[in-house]
Amino acid sequence: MPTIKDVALAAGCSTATVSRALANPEKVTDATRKRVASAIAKVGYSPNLAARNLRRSESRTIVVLLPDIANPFFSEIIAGLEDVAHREGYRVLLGDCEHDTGRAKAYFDLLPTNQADGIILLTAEIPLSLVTQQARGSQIPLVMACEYFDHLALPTVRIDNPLAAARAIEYLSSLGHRRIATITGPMQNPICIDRVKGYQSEMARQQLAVNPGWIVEGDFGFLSGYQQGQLLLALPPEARPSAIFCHSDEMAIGLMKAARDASVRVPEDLSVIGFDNIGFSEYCQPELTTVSQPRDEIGRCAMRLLLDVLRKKQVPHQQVLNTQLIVRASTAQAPKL
Amino acid sequence: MPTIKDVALAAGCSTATVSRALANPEKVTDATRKRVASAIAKVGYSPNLAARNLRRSESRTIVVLLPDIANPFFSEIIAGLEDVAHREGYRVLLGDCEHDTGRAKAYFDLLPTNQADGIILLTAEIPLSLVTQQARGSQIPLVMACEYFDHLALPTVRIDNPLAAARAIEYLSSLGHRRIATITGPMQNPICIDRVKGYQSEMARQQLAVNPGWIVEGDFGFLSGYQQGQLLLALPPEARPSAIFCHSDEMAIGLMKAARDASVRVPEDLSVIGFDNIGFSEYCQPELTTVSQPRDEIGRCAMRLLLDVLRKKQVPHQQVLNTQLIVRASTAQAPKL
DNA sequence: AGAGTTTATGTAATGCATTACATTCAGTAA
DNA sequence: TTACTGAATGTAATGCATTACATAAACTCT
Repeated sequence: MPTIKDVALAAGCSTATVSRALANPEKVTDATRKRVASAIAKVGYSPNLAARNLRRSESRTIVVLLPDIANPFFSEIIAGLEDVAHREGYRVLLGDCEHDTGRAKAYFDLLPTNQADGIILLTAEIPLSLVTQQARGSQIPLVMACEYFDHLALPTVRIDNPLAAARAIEYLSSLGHRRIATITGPMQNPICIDRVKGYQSEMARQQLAVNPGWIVEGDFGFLSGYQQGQLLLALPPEARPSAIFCHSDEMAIGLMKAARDASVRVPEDLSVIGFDNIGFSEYCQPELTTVSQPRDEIGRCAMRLLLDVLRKKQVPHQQVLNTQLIVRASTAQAPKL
Repeated sequence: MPTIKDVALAAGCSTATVSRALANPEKVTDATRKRVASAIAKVGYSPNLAARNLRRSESRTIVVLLPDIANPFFSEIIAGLEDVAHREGYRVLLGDCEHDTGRAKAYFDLLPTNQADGIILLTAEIPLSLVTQQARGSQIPLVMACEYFDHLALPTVRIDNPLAAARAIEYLSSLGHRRIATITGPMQNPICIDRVKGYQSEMARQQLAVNPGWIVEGDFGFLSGYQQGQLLLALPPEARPSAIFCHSDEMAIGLMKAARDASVRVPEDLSVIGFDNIGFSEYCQPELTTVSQPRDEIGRCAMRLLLDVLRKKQVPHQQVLNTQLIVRASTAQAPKL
């Protein structure tokens, strides 16, 4: 592999000039710039990034930490993230923590050694100490998306979870549903707490009673939706919900399977709303009514925010994006009775 | 950030000794090793990898190139890959080429500059020139998984596609189906050609005629399954297939939606087989009969193979893993005429 | 005891790009 | 013409870990 020296030799100048021609083109003559350019082409040079990174103390690599690559919810966010990153000359290192604390720490450890310049957190399921510890010392470039930590004022991109939940409930209420349950995500996630709050406040606003048994916790996955669905559908008739709002599409789809197994018709007997609008939600039976998040835009915003932080721009701390209720076939007028 | 010098100072030895204590512990005394270890703990040292990489001309980073992160088929492969990589001290850089040639090239360019040590290709949708060009010069560490290139003898991990397809057809035939169609993936992929070959040869073996209109090309996605499904279901009754074998679960699910829309019952009127056994296939309606690939194991094998290549071990060129037909509810006895 | 090994450690060169500082030269003002 | 400014380029130090080579010390064998 040719080095900058070979280029300097071929261009008849010093390595410093070559370096400048590349990094600060305005600092060299037009003539030299051209000579350097053709020399680069001639010897087939491309800079050794390890050396550059060593010198500049940066890596142009952004770590994106997520709980589970397998979850299709994240894929579009990642696509958005990556697109912005590539445009700006950054690389994205995807870190799947698999709900495993050790992994997350390993990724955080990349920062002080300049193997990564910043972190985007798509999960709150990491030890808070990792974040606070870092934040205490020097301000590390850290941006959260989707999730957030309550007490920490980190730059964050997110949706208005209470509002999104409230809208879903409002819609169900408008269809005449009075017994509305919810299958939440893991309740250690602030966003799930928010959605439950939105659920509760809207239920109150609609003057609907909430049976404590109507709030059940899942883990966003198919199976938990199926299992919790079975529980809800097994409630005695007077307590059995006629509509269920799920914190993820996967759980909603699991729930619909539980309904089929229990011969409960969706949407005639049971209305179901999901969350996320994953590709699948259009292809399940019935097609799923769901709360859509601008996933691509969430990814783009998060990356832009992080790059702003890296460039020490003044950044707004919270960015809230809009959700949209997509009405499909899994919701209908509440059954009479 | 403390450097190796600080450690040397704290341990009362030279930087060379510290370096050796870390890289070749057997070359230093027990006593020194302990002194170094406690010095490292004391100053909170962790090596600057940019410097190490520069010196060693390696990056301990493996690029994994795939056509589309959003496709859940890859997620489990990636999980397997990553697990092996992490265990062996390597990092995984995921490269989504999004069917975009330029991106792939950018990732290949990481190799000569020591930003990546090797590449695992999960897609054949890249310009072949990238591969051959590299292969010509120096043997670059490149392993393929799932996909492969015909004429190139690259180390590859894959399944027996003709056999898997033949088994699916054999099963449909055993259910009495005589008019069996197939929705393929993009036909520039050798694996799709293989599956079609398996389909054709098994049809012949079962003495079943193949209507040329029964082989239609999709792109692995939901929508193409839906659209091609509509076409197949619109065939005149005597040419209309009673069973369809799809090259992906997504297409099979799209197809089932097309069937619903056309009031064709699955499996009573139409049997459907998918490919991949994605998580969703258990939750769709009806549950999907599908060909399962050992995705986790494919990922693990591919990474192990690549690491073997990096370590210059003699490696077997082709590794073929087994598939399994998972029978669920989307297939049934062929309808009586 | 003397010569030859072996083992442990230190010294200094190395990998490559960047950049502070030094130098050169052309151009401007007095 | 002299002194000075600014632009363009060169020289060399720098970032940090690794490792070839050198040295020192301990040990073996005759």
